[in-house]
Amino acid sequence: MAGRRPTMSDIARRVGVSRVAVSYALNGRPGVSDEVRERIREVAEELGFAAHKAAKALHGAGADVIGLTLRRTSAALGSEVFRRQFVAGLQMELSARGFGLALQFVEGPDEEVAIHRRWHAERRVDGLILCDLRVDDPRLDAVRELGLPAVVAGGAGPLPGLANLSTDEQAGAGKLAGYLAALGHRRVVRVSGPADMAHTAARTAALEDTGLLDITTVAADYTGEAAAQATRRILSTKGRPTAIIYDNDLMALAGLGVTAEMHVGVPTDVSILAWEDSPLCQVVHPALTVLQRNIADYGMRTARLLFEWLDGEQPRSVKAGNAVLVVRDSTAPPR
Amino acid sequence: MAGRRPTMSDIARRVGVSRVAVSYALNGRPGVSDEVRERIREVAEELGFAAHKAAKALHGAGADVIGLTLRRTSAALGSEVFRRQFVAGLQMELSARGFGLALQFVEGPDEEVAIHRRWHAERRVDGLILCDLRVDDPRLDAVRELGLPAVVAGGAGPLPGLANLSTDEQAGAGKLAGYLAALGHRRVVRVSGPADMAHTAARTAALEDTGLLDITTVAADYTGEAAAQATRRILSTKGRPTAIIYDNDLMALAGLGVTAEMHVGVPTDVSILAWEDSPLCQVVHPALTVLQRNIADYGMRTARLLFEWLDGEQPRSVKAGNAVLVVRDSTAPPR
DNA sequence: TCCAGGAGCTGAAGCGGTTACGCTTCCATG
DNA sequence: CATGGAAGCGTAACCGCTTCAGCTCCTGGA
Repeated sequence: MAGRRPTMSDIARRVGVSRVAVSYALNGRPGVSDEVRERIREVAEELGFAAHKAAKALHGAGADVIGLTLRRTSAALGSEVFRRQFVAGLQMELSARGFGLALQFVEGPDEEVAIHRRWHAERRVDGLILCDLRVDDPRLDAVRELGLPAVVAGGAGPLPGLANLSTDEQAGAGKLAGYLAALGHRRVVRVSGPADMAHTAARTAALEDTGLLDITTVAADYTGEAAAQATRRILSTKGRPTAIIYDNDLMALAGLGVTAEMHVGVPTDVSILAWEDSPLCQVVHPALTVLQRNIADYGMRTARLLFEWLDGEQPRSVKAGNAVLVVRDSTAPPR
Repeated sequence: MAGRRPTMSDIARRVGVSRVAVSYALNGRPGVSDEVRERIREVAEELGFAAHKAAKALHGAGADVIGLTLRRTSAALGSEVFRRQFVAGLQMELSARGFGLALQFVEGPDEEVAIHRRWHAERRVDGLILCDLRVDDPRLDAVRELGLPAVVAGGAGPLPGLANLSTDEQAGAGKLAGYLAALGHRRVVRVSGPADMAHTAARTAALEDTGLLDITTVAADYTGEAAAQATRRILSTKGRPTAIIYDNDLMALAGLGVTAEMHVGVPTDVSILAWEDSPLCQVVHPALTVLQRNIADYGMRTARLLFEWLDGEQPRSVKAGNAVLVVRDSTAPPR
């Protein structure tokens, strides 16, 4: 069915030169006169020619693909908005360079490492993006061992031998805590993501470091369900907090649902904040005060870090700190 | 940095046979004795060998990759939950067969077609998944012309020359309309997705065909913002409806936000339904009545249709109709 | 006028696999 | 005991492209 696709030989025959001339011409290398080059380009265009990726790859050309593995866990449902925008940002950079993205969902870290290994062995990818860093993540050593360029999106600090785009959680925590403290809040509970995620730990530490609030952290798992349960408990305690910070938008929205269910006024009885924005945070009632960052930009910067490395530079560790506090209707001074 | 990866020649040398024997052994073909085969397997394992994809692809082996292009449009934000689960389902089937997924975000249909063309020319993919079908979608003819196996996820009916997994919108519309009619509703407004999407049109027709309700359709674009505006208008009219159906979860949630903002009781003053479920629909207050379907399964079936085709069978058109009405707290008889 | 040198091109080799085919062995069969 | 055929292996060719080492002109400086 699929008509045979043209090869360089076809072009060579049509133009009346050797395959080599075609190769040189199409790759913009010297060794062909301008007129022949032009002629070859025309014919290539006319035939809809595109070089067979595999044949190029045989000469160490690289697959022009970068790999991304994402966990399928239910908890990951909570970071959909982040993921989508992150991947979209990645994509923009990748496609600008003609790179493809190989995406695979995995169950756990072992499977993830196995996939990386296979991708590498089969030369399917030129580099990797690592997301959702855990504390003591086994993937780091595995990927170092493979020697495959990889950039870690997230995490707390420089990672030797890898590129890294970490988030400036101190800055974010400062804005959040500063704002709440200025409003007069003191007793605050934070419903966090899984405790074993690197940036959960980083946020906890960053919040404590501000010293502005009396913060208790309750670990959830990014799902609405867990956040709802946690919120019910929090709102039922005697000395309940005057504000709750949720580590992502989904949990904050679930928490807001619980306040409605329990007839707790927002922001009159309790203030609610989300440590990540999403379109939904604006359309619920009351609209949520959030710490917003440019996620697509985050993805783009991640891709650029990888390209730098592929282009021969040393892997770098960079900090992204563009989060901004967007005050909406879910926060107010405590009673 | 990346240590040279072993080739078949390396194995052959170690074992003391020819490269061909290695090829036969590793591919499970006859022509090698069991002991030699075993020995080769051992060495391959020991060396961490995996055949170079590109080299195989040179022999028409196929890239073992299928391509998926998704629109980046803001409206698409509304189908995140669907997309994620769909892609996850796809993935499960793909990885079970050792296939990779090439994902690319695009701006519009032209870019999409261009990417398909390039992927095909470079032999990067063995097949395509087409999502978000429009009425008179230009991608259909383009992909037919390429002769690249493609399955369309969504759409209204059989598409000659392509595989297709369509949704049984009649069944869904029947359940939705039947339930509302049974409750005693008559005047209903539906806030739909973009009018030029094939399944929006299919739903509109399906709802009308039931003849059970007096339905008005207001086209939005899947975003919360548009849905909120539409809802404000709907709730402000004199003879306002007793129920509103939203074409996806995000719009329904936005609509719910507006009812809170306008102090319209749900479900006392108006019933709200979402034509797609998501975790959030359960955690908001009141929890939303939805038409739920197994999206991951939908993705899996899509992949299977493609594999059937790749395996030499004729492309098929199948209808998926497993939607189930989940009644929660946002619906009640009209006053 | 001669020859060095570069521009413009080609042939051959090779990337890492696969496939077609041909050559030994060895065993069962008549 | 001759013979046919399958099992088991190797050789050669090839997939589509790149790269290297020539080869042939043509130009221009001494």
